[in-house]
Amino acid sequence: MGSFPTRWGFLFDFEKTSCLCVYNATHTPPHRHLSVFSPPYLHPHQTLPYPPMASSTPPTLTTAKPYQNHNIQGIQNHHHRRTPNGHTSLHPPPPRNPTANKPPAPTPGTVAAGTHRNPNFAPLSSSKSELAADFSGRRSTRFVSKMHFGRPKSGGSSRHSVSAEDALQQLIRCSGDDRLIETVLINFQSKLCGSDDYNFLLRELGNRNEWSMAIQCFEFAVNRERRRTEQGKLASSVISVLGRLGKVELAKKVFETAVNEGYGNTVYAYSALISAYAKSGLCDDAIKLFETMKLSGLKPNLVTYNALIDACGKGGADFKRASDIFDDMLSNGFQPDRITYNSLLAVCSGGGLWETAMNLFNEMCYRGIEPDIYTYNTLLDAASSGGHMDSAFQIMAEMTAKNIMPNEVTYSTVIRGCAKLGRLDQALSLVSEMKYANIRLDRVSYNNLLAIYASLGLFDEALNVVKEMENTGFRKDVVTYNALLDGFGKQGRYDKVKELFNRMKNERVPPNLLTYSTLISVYLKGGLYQEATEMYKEFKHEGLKADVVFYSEIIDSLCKKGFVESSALLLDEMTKKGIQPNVVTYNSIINAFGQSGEKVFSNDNKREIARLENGDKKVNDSEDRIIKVFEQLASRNLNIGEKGRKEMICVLGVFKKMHELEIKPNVVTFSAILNACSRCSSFEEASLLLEELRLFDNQVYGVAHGLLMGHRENVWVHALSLFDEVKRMDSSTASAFYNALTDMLWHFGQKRGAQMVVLEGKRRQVWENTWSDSCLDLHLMSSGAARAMVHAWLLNTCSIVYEGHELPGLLSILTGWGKHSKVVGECALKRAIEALLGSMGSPFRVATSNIGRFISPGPMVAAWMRDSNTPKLLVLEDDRAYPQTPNLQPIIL
DNA sequence: GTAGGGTTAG
Repeated sequence: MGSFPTRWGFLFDFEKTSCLCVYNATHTPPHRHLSVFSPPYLHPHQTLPYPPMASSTPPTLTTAKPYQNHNIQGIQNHHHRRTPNGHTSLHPPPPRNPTANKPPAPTPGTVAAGTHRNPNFAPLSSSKSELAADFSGRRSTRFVSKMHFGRPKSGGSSRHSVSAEDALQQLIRCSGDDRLIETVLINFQSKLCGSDDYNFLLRELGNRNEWSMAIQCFEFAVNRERRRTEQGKLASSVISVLGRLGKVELAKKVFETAVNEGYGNTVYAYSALISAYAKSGLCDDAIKLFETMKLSGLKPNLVTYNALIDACGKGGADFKRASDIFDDMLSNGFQPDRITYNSLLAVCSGGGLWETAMNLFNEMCYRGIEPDIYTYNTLLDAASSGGHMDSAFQIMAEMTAKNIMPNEVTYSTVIRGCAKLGRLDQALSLVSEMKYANIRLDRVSYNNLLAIYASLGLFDEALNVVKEMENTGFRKDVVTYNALLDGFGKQGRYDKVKELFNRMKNERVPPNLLTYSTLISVYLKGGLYQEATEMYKEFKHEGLKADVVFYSEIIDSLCKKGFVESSALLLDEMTKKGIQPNVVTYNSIINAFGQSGEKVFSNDNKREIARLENGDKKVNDSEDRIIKVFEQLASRNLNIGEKGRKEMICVLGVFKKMHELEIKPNVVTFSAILNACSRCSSFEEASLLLEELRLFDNQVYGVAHGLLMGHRENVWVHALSLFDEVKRMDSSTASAFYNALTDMLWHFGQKRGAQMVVLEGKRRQVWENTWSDSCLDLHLMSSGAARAMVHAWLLNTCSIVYEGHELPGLLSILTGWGKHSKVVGECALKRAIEALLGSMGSPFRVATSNIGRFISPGPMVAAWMRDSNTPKLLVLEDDRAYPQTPNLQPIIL
């Protein structure tokens, strides 16, 4: 391995960029473990045992059948009862119900009258995980920005008087004039009957976003009310209104006043504020308030518990937290109702826990709680966002059969799921189906649809949707514009971007944080540094506040242009401003090291950084670092030349930093790191990198390392259990995992290992409909996975020929045109497969009708297979095997 | 007290 050059320490000043790196290379690291860090729990010369630390034995599968009474037909294709974290349930399956499709009557002592969960159900959360849910790449960080405001509240069985309605009409006409409002309230004072009328007023004002008037109305009413309980009702009512409108601070103030004045200490007021916290995603505050409530001697009711579980879902809490609340609720003698389950399902959907969602759904039916449209839509969201579209369609069919008719929410959920998987045709046919069923597209559906077109660069189609949307009576909003700006920007249509942005302002649609972060990143990636600077200045001028996504997007753009040092400065700055980087931020940086290494360390960049840093000492903190970085970029003609390849030290440093900050690496980190491995200058360097990473996560990196080293026998059992864990996550996480692993193995010549991995992926249906006798579909695979798969498929074809069977008339291999490829036919995958097929002398040729497809007549393939050289070409071998054993039997397909 | 949409990493 030799010694590491000390220059990285000063090229990249890790001490100063406190968030990024730790390596201060003033000494030569020892040989075995890079001394980038000292793991607290392992001696530098100690090696890890291959049984990964996290799991000493692979999980054994039980033969327990899924619960059969109320499962949606077919959606439970997982034949093992497992917890969200993959533990096989030790419980026996629930008893079969003789009356199929009808919930059994709850039996005393088992379910309804019990105070604990039915032991027949899989425990829904487990204490120890094999592979934490954090590993999933689809877990979003959007909880910080996704709010749940403005959903109108319906009247229900309101007991308000006619006068209250009159008062409402008059009040609305006085909007903005406090004195007039006061006059109206005084005029109506004698006609309004107590809290029923005032609650009606508060609710309706809330539905019209008149929160300020609602507060005024509340104060008016509460001051004229002597009865504590009535005052309490008014308080809960206005807290709920404010919470629904996202005015959580005001809600809190009302609550505190109410408590101080002696009428707020009720379970209703507490529940209302918990719900207000929920809608703002403030799960921790909600739980804290719940504890305070219990301490003050108040007993929570079902609504309180439900609101608290809802807070978990909206606040992005782990399922475990929600499940603990649920258990607490059961042990306090409350029976969950439909809303409890709907809220729990929402937690699963947010956390990407599809199997848990299914278990809950079945549990709910078992308890005799009939699912409603919310239940189904939430369940659909869990399925769709995890990429389980086949299940989603089955759920839709099921709900229709139960006469719970899909609505616009149902459709937009499923359409989005299809679009995410790139199934455009399916998404569009759902839109037709929706129209055929007379379900009108609403604002969300339209924005959804145009975003699909815009993201694919199909601008005519996107603009047509905009037209239709406007004809239906919906004006373009900020979501519409952001989608269009993003779409045009990603295609480099800067003229169009500028035009749209101007039109947006002319139409008085105020740009928001997302608009600016989209524009800045578009311009940065296009090298339009001047425009990026202008946008940033405008963003500041508007008084908008940057958040973690805003910074992450800029950091990623800088990384993509090779300015890792500049991005490190911003990483530092955001932390100082109290904005914590997240896994996405760090993944961007790791990715920068995994890409073409030439840009990462350049003399130019080094000088640029030195200037930036020196400059920094002279300016005070109020100077904006983003502007400084952007202006530096704009003013210079960059010439990136010198390359450095010791990025792996930095990768380790970044990884360690994530560990310190308790930012859990996920599948994208894994993929970025394996990419970086493939860019290491040698096999030894790559294996060292992985070996170091085993100290942090032996389950994942232990398997990657072991397979790279060719320690097949020792590692394979752990690999298989890891594959099972990964498959349990959403489909894109699974495919990303397999793609990254096989690419790295292929790169280092562990081709047979790569093939074994890819076949395990196929067995677990990671890539849907990959393989038939006549067709191999590679379009979701990385080039390593695809090449390994081509070998396997051709071997299979070979065995068909040698067994004396006839091949189909035409065989084809689909590569697609590349998911992100802008130029048709130019994608890397297609080229890699073309080269592979060519090198083997295969008869496959690019189809004239579809350049993403290679075809060959069956007889020609058969003839090629009969050539004595062909089978040998198809069998893959590893460059390395430890211990040095001959290759195992050829893979049996 | 419950459902769907726009931003970041591969």
